[in-house]
This record gives sequence, structure tokens and C-alpha cells, in this order.
Amino acid sequence: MNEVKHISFFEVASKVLKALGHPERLRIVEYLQAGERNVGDIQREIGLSQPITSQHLRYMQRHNILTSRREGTRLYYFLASDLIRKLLDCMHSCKVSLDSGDMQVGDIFPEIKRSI
Amino acid sequence: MNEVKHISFFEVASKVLKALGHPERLRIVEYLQAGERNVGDIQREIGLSQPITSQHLRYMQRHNILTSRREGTRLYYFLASDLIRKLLDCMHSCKVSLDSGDMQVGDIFPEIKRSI
DNA sequence: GACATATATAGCAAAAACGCTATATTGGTG
DNA sequence: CACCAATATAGCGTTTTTGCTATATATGTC
Repeated sequence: MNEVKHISFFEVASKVLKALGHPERLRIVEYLQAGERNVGDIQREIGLSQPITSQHLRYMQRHNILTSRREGTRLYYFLASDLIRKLLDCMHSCKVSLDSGDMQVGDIFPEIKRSI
Repeated sequence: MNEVKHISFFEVASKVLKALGHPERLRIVEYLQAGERNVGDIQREIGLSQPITSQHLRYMQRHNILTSRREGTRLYYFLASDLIRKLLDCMHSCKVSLDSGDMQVGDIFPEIKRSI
């Protein structure tokens, strides 16, 4: 017994990337960078319906992006690992580069002329 | 006319993350960090069939992860943007943390006991 | 043009992701 | 226990992804 799962870094990392590869989920984890938030907070902040919000959160928990902690009737979700935090830092520094004009959106999506 | 597409950073970033969210594709882009390579090189290095290799490469080109350059009968693919390079650097530093033992795979995937 | 090599595409079936509505569960309070 | 607020799940139709086999296209050489 005592089965040991063998999984490469690429497997782990690609699962994480895939789970983050959704605009609303990315918004959610960015929001959670500031600290844990309960479902209602997240729902209001991101502007999604209750079921969709819950589904994204569950999905991310299943994919090891988030963990949760119950407090009475509320569920608080928070970032689950340092890999996630590192990735978000990286995304953030890219965002800053974009905003400051050091990098153009066209560098990433050539067909797009302008963006927010 | 002169339509201007409006797209947020989250949209751009999540598309990139999603496109990178596949183990073989992640292997491919990591391989391409060293510089451009043609389809045959990539196929042999990663160990995929020719059609699958081509499909992944096309997919990533469509999603602005890669660009290509033809040289005779060969097609050379290479990383398309600084965002990709930054992300890969980030992944790499996480990989190093994992390898050096500073970070445990269990920090990312709690149910996994051990990994390569 | 015939042929070889390198790469791309078509077509298909299985699986997964997505968004939605309706309904269920869980915990707290009286 | 009844009831409310917070959150999760079921079920469903649509779309996207994935991997595969077979076939097509493009380029170079003779």
C-alpha cells in the first residue's frame, strides 16, 4: 500500500495555470491577494451570481489554488500556496509594465490596438 | 471605422495562462526558452507525434504564445512576448524552489506525497 | 514533373469547461 | 423545531479541448 503518486513539475504547474486561465477567476485571486474573503464579499466585488461565484471558488479549491476556512455560516477563501502568490506577483509586475507603457498589449496580442 | 477592441488585462492574461495550462505545451515553451527550434526538433525533444506537436504549436501561435519563421522546408517557432518570458522565469524560479526543497509539492498539491 | 521531407489540416469521438436555473445543505437564532 | 442567511450542488445544454488517424500542402532536389 502507501501508494506514491508520481507527478512532474509540469503537471502541477500546468494544472495551476489552467485553473487560473479564466478572467473571472483571475479577478478573484487578485482580489484575494489582499487577504481572505468570504463568498458574499467576492460575489459583490467581482459582480457574479452566487452559484457562479461558488462554482469558481470550488473549482479553484479542487485545483489547489484556494483553501477555505469556515466561520459560522460564512466560508472564507484564501490563496493556497506560494506558487500562486509568486505567479500573481509576476502577473502584477507584467500589469505594471503594461500600465507604465514599458510593454505594449500589442506585444502580447498583436491584433489588439488599444486596451484599458 | 478603425474599430478599437477593448480588452482588460485580465482577459489578456487569462488567455495566456490558459494556453500555457497544458503539461506538454509547458514543456515546449520551456524548451523554447533557449531559443527558436523547428517542429522536428520539438517533436523529438518532447516525444510527441508529429500532428500533436504541430497542433500544440499552432494553438500556441493562435494564442500569441509563439511566433514562427520559415526557413526552407522548416518552420522555426519561438516565444512571442515578454509576458511569456516573464511567466516562464517565474515558473522556473518556483521549480527551483521546489527542487531545492524550499517549497514542497504538498504546498501546492496537498494530496501528493512525493514527486520527481 | 516525380519524388522526398517537413509540416499542417480535416474529421471525429470522448472528455472537460461554462453558464444557467432550480434546489439542497449548513449553521445560527428564537 | 421553524425559519433565515450563506453557501453548495444537481442537472442540463452548449462550447471548447484533446488526441487520434488519415490526408493534404509546401518546399527542395533531381
